[in-house]
Amino acid sequence: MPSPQYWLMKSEPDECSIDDLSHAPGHTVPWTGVRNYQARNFMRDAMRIGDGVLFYHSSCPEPGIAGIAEVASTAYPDATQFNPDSTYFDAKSTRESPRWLHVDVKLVRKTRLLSLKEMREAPGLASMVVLRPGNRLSITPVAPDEWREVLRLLESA
DNA sequence: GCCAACGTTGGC
DNA sequence: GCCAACGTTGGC
Repeated sequence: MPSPQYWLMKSEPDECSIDDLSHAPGHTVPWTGVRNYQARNFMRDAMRIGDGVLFYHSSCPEPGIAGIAEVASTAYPDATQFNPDSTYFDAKSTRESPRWLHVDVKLVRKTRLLSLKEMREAPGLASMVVLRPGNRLSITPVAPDEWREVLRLLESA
């Protein structure tokens, strides 16, 4: 058995909130719209079914972790890249060689909001990639001890 | 709306 | 392969 892996995935609540995820069929959504190579490579090369996901609300009044989810599929082509009507359309991508892939993400449970402020104030989370100055990556790896600390903080307060 | 950070593009 | 211009992210 490979050791468990953990990720933090940003979603704008206007596009897909934790409640949208909980109301989706099978509590599962395709993680469409990633147009950054590093984030794509995480999904394509590193993610495994069952990996833990911190579901993070970004670009909103209260940014922070809003729930726990898990990786529910291996990577497959993002259909929105072929749709000229989609904001995620990519004219340079082909069906023979799709540029953009994504995984499915399934809700484990909604949690209280662990705010960005609280995350920044937690000594045990200081090393998180997502908290690094200037970080813009929508998918970042989470270390096992960071994952445990987030779960512990979610239980408190 | 501002702006810092940083990824992408394209000319050379 | 360099690098300036440009676009995007995302907190504030």
